[in-house]
Amino acid sequence: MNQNSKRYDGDTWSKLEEIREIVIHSIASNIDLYGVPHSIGRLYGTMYFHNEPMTLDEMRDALGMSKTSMSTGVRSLLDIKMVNKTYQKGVRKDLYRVEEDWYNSFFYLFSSKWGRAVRQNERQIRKAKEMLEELLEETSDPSLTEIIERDLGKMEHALEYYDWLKRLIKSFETEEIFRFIPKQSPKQPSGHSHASSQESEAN
Amino acid sequence: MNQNSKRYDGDTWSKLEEIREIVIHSIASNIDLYGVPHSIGRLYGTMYFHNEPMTLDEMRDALGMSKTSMSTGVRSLLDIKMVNKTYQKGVRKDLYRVEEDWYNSFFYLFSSKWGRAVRQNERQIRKAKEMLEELLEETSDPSLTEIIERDLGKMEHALEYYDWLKRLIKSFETEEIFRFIPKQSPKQPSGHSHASSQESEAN
DNA sequence: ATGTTTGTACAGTTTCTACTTTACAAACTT
DNA sequence: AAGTTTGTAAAGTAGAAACTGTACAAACAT
Repeated sequence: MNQNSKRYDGDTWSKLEEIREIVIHSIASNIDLYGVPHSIGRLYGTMYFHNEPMTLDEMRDALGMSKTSMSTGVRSLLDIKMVNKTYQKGVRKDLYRVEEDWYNSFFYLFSSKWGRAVRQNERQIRKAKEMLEELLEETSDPSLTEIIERDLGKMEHALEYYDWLKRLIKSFETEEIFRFIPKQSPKQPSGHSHASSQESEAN
Repeated sequence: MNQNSKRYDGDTWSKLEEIREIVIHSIASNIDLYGVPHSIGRLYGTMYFHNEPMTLDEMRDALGMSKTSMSTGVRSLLDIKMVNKTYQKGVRKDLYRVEEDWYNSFFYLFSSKWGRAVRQNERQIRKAKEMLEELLEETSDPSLTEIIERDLGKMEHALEYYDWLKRLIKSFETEEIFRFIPKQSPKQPSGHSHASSQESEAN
C-alpha cells in the first residue's frame, strides 16, 4: 500500500518523483499567498502526494529538516486548515493529512485572514466616523468643517466597500458563490455564458 | 486649500489628526494582506487623507523616513496600483495620489498576484499531467500504475480548481462579480435576498 | 515506579527583509 | 558651460523571521 516502503522499478519511480517535484516546487513557490513560508509549502506538497497520513518523523525524513520545524510548520498549516489532524487506532504518533478540498482552503483563508482584517478596519472606521461627527458639531470654522466632511465622506465610502467585502466573504462561507461561479465550467452547450445558477454539491 | 499649510484652530486640528491616526493605524496593520510592509501601509494611509497629490519629499517629512524608503515604498504601492502617478503642469517633482476606488485595488491584487500564481501552477500541473500519461504507457507493474493513476486524478482535480479560480478572477476583472454581489447591499425592500442582478456603475 | 516515546517550549544561529546613508545619473536652470 | 534639484542604485545595518539543537513535560509501556 505505502509506495515509499516498497521497491518498484527504480527508473519509473524516480521519474514519478521527478514529476511530483515539478508540482511541489510550483505549489511551494506560490504558497506565500497563504502567508506560509516556502519550505512549509514544500511540506504541504509532499503531504499532498503522500497518500497516507504522515507523522512528524516522516516529514522530517522526507524533507531533511528538524522535527521542531515540522511541528511548527504543520501547526501553521493546521491553523489555516490546509491540513487536518487524523486519528488511527493503535498509532501513538500524531497523524496529519492535507485538506483535499482546495476550495475549502481558499475560502477559509478569506474567512479568517481577510475577514479578521475587514472586521477590524470596519470597527475602527465606524469609531472614527462617530468621532468626526462629534467634532463636526463643535466646529464653526467653515474651511475646517469642509475638511471634516471630506473625511466623513471617505469613511462612508470605506464602510460601503467593507460591507461589500463582507458579503463576498459570506458568499464563500456559505458556498453561494458556486451559484455564480459553478465548480464545473459551463460546457457552453448552446445558450448564454455567465451567471448560470446550477447547483453545486457541497461536501 | 492645503490643510497642512494653514493654521486653523489647533485643538480641533489635532483632534482630527488623532482620528485619522486611528484609521491609518488600522489600515497599516492589515495591509500585509496586500504584501506591503506596515510602514508603507502608513504611507498609504497618510496619502489617503492627504487630499492633494504628494511628492516624495512631502512623504519623507510626513513620515520621518528616508527619501529612498519613500521612493521604494511608493513604487511597491504603484506596482499593485494602490497609488497612481499624476502630473501637474509646472511641477517638476513626481506626484502620487492614492487610487480612490478600493474595489479596483482589491481586484487588481487578484488579477496580478493570484492570477500569476494560478497561471504558473496550471502550466506546471498540465506539464506534470502529460508526463504522467506518458509514464503510464511505459509502465506494466500494476501497483505502480495504480499510483500514477492516483496522481493523475489529483492533477485533474487541481486543474478543475484552478479553472474555477481563473473564472473567479475574471469575474473581478470584468466586474461581473457585481451582478452577484452588488456594490450597494440589498436594502431588502420586500422581495428575495440574494443574487439580485442590478447594474453597477463601473468607473 | 522506571524507562521510553512523542511533541513542543526555549535559546541560539543563520538568513532575509526593511530600512538608512552615501553616491550618482538624469533632468532641469542659469 | 557649471550648478541644482530630483529620483534611485548600491552598500551597509538593524531587526525580524525561519530554522536547529537541546531540554523537558506529557503520555504511554514495562
